[in-house]
Amino acid sequence: MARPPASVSVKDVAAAAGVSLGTVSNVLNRPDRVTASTRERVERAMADLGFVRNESARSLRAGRTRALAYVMLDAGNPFFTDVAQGIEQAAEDAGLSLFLCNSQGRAVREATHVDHLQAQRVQGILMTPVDPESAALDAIAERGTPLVIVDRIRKGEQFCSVAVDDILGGRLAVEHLIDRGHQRVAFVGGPLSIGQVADRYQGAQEAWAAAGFAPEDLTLIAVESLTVAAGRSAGERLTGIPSGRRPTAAFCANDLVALGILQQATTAGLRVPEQLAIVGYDDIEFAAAAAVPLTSVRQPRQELGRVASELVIDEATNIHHHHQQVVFTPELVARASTLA
Amino acid sequence: MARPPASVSVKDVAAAAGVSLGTVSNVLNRPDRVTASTRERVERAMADLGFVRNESARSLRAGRTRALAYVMLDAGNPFFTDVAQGIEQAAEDAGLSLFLCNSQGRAVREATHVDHLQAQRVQGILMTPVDPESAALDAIAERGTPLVIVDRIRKGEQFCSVAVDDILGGRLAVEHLIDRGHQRVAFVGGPLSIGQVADRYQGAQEAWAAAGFAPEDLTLIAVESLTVAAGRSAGERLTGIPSGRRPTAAFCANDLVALGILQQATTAGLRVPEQLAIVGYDDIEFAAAAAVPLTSVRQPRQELGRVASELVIDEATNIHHHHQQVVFTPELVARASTLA
DNA sequence: TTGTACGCGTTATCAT
DNA sequence: ATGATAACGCGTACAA
Repeated sequence: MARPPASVSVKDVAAAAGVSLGTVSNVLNRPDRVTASTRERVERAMADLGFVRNESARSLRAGRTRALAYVMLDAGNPFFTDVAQGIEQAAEDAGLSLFLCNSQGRAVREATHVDHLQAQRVQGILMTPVDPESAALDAIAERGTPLVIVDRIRKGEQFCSVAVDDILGGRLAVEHLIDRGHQRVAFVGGPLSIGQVADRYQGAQEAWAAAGFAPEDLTLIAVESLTVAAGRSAGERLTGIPSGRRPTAAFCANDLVALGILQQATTAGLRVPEQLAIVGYDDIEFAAAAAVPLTSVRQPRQELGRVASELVIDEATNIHHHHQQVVFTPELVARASTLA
Repeated sequence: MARPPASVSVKDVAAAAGVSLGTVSNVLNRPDRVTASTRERVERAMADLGFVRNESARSLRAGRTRALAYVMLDAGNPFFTDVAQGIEQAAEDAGLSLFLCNSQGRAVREATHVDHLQAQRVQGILMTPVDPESAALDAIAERGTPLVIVDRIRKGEQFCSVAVDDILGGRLAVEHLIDRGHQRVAFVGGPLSIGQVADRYQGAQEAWAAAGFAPEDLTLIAVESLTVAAGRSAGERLTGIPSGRRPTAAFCANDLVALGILQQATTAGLRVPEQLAIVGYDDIEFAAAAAVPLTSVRQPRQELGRVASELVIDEATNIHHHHQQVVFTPELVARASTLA
């Protein structure tokens, strides 16, 4: 008992205001049931004593907290912080607190966070999972905690999910490059085990085939992770190709990779977009801010978060809730990195 | 009562295991006081029933939660997410949950978050405040919640704080530029009402004067905020200066501004660093990833977070705690944007 | 309109 | 070693 912060309770307020405990509670929860004069007196007392409601007690009584949680995959990726912002806004609008957690792409951290959140009895969990197919997700839902998958797809319909049509996104990117006259294109991304990446690649292939080009002219340059460093290394491989055979454009699985490529290309003395056009994915703020502003496929990030929040809240409060898979449409934003 | 998730309590576990409630509690909190056989039986029951401790009840009983909170100034700025990561790590090591909140630079949001956090009875609050001088901060401390200021300085010693020596940082940056032979330098930053910015500017001036240069050759280019967009607009002003009088180097108050300048300079056809050298501040990941890798002043971001956490925890648990102002030393990281 | 009594899940004290 | 019981702060049904 290092420091008893003398936390003042409704009881103290009641005493100070000279009313009963129940009256204080009424002032708090059904202000109409109490006379203006007493209410005023009680409110004075609360202010004087610095009364702060104890959420733990409220939650215990209510059986659930007034909080949501978002377990994000990578707080270092601006895409996810933007999604988080959308969630935060929606939570605030609903009068809910928001726990923000960061799994950092590690399943163990993700699990730890989930454990904490279940112990907290949060109303619902939003999550961009490390592995959308993990059985751990089912375990969460089975324990009764509403769960919404954000920016990932899970086969089946055990959960709500919000995602973006990545096949379409891939198509948009490659169609744009074809429009700009490119006849040799590289897809830079990986690992293909990530659904997003595979989908974007598939969309790219579809557009490529639809335009009647030969499959071998759409090169795959694999990266191990979607980071700037990985992009840089992919850039080395790309710029190492003799200019006669080198793709004239690179479509990257995300903006971080694209920035890495851009940096490496610049270092290698390639002019962007004249000698190498680049398309990214996500349209993070830094995409527009790059030395050569990046053409990118924009996803409605905040919207993603907003809708996801609405879905959890619905699942948490509406008995007739049924799971939905919401799919948003991406949009190509053309900038200097593809416009000569 | 939409959905009673039949939350299983210690009572249920006790019944299922055929022991008393207190025994279950002992298994949870003092496993040594209970026979191996009974313990095993209880643990079985817990697993079978899917028992999850209720944090609300624990906190109510304990009078405080087992959580910390960090109210960050801008989740979109990688600098702060890195600080947050340090905090997160420290919290995890201490077995504490972490509430991550984002004030988005708005005092109202900050206040709302603080209200929630006090209601949650978090053990302590870490915060990069919108306004370090605000009286609201004192109010928090007076209510008994340990508070540590992160990356800001507050006059007086009512709180612990961790920050970085920004005057030194400014000095390092400008000394580096002087070493590289620059004789006309611009300081790009603002508003000067922000302590950091003023300090970095002051350090720059000190180094400049110490080298015997005329004050008027250290131009101030003011920006309204430390964002890429503001940097871009500052870049326009800078590149607009006739080359004879134009500074040959820009020292920017943070990396976002530097990236904006870099982009604008590139667009205007200036070669970096030959025609314009650029130094940023913070050394965010994107600084190294820029088209021309950015020289920057690095702050020990994660360390900042780690130490800040240790300070709150100490304040929350150690009766003999006394406030400290920890100041870290920044470090210049030289990259291509200043190295011809 | 106001006051009283009980229960939420957990933990710690005390008695067995 | 184990079991019974009170208390934490709040919300609410019910009694006055």
